[in-house]
Amino acid sequence: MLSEKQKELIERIGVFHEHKGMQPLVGRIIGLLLVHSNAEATFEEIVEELSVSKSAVSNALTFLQAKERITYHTKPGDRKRYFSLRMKNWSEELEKEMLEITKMKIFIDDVIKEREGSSCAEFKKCLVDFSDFLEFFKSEIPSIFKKFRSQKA
Amino acid sequence: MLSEKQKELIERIGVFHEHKGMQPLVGRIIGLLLVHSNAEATFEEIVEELSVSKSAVSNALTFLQAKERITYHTKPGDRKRYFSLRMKNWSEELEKEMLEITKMKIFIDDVIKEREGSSCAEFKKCLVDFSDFLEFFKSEIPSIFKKFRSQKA
DNA sequence: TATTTGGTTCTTTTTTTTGTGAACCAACCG
DNA sequence: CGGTTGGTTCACAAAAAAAAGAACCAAATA
Repeated sequence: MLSEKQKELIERIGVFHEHKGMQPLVGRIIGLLLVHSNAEATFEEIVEELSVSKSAVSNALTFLQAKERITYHTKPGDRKRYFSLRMKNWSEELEKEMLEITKMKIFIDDVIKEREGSSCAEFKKCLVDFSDFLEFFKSEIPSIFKKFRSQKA
Repeated sequence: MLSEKQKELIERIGVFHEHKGMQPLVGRIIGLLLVHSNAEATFEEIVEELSVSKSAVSNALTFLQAKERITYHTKPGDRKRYFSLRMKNWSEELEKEMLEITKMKIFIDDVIKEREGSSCAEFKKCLVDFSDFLEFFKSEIPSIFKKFRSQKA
């Protein structure tokens, strides 16, 4: 069902997602759904194509649904679920990732507060600068998407 | 040496970095260096304040140096190394993180290529759109920093 | 009603990651 | 020299993450 090239690509996609902290199987399922010729796969197919246990797949799919990365639909007279990526979401997904970066600001600000009245002026200036940038970046995120849309049209 | 509040903050910073895929001790060392009143710490101090073994600290510090997240300097007549965060780097660091997001483009493009000639027009459109955005975002990164600098001045 | 299908849950096993501790080494110190 | 200091390395242990497998369940089917 899957060519060597496809399997390799799935593996690469899996590793990429692992690096972002996802568990291995979750990443490879994303890979499979991206590569799969119908852009969707059944529970069974996932078990077979990735040769993992049903329980592992069940857990991974539950996780992916909780994170709203996938959905499934069913076909009349067919009890199987057809899982697919919620691709229309990609911009929300990316926005989340960008926001994730800015989350640092929360503890950076706490560090700044904690260091109030202490020395290390140079260091503290860096921290404030850093925090300012994170705030700036957060506020810029919507504009980035807006700019892309308008530039595209 | 460290207050409860400081320890808690270090722990939070540690967990944040763990979520990004760093190993626990590495994240907590970053936390310690951020919170430490001198903004620097010796090997010994790290061992004591975080109550971990010398070997664990040695490995974590080697890692952090390899990643260019820390440096050390020495003091005349003192063999100890004083480790500190390379804070002036924060913008490079952030830039790397943003670029990391765009790395997805590489395999998204491979997926697009792999799907050439297949159906799922809707899905493929999403992929192309996604890829285009990643390209756009990558090209925008320098402007974001530039805009921040000019807006600050 | 018995059986198959599609999937979940729970317990156990395997694997990986993280950290320990002892031995070691090089530089300096007395 | 012989010992101390500052740190590294390596073999191993503890802990956590990932996956397996069997038992189970609910809906559909025969």
